[in-house]
Amino acid sequence: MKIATYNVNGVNGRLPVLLRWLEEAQPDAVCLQELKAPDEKFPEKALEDAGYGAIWHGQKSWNGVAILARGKAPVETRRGLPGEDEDTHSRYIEAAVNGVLIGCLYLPNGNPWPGPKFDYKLRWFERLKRHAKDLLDSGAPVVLAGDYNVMPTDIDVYAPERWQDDALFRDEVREAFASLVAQGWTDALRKLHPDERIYTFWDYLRKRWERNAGLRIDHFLLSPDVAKRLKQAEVDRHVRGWEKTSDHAPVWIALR
DNA sequence: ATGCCGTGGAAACCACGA
Repeated sequence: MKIATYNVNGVNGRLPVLLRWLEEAQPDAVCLQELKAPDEKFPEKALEDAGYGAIWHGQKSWNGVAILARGKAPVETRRGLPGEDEDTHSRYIEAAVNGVLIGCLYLPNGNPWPGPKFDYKLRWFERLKRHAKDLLDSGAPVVLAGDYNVMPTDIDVYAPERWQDDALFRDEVREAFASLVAQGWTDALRKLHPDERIYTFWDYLRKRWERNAGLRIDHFLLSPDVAKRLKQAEVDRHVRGWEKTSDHAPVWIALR
């Protein structure tokens, strides 16, 4: 089973790129982030024609998450994280696909630090940790995939010294990620590529793609039984080089 | 400290991203 995550940066503006990649990669399930579209503007028909059932949680202009499943409808189990009723951002959706529970998340960016956006990021992280613990305790096979907006360690950043006070790399945020993983999750890409420089995002600015000045911020966390089935974990880097492409590349895992 | 690029929405500029 192949599961992917892709921050598309605008699902309608990016539709040709998304369809081209789906056709090429043939993932069984896909987590999308940054739809930047309200529910009624989600391209349901185009994805259905491409062979994918979908559930989505949109929002005007910003955020927005979706889960796609090849040849079937994902079975939705949750939308939104518990714990903050006044949170209006569409950043979490969860569904069962082929017997795997998939949580699709778009963690807040958090910049600038310090400030209310950074505080919101930390609160969101705490809510994610509480829910993740419940999922682990349930004993279900779980994959938590998406844009975490965190580079977990120095080798996940092209120039760590320049990112110390950025909301994607502040100690508090790296510690939050580490303590989430410590619940018993496996970081799939790091598990299979312990020492490699792997990036999933390259800013449009300053020729960051051409210089391979990237960040690893899109992650797969696997529950213990799913981790035992892990056979491949890769980044579809070439997609970042396409015309009118997202600033993120698709990331995927293959399970036995 | 800011723009560099790019998206979407509203209104010919702005908020936001990472």
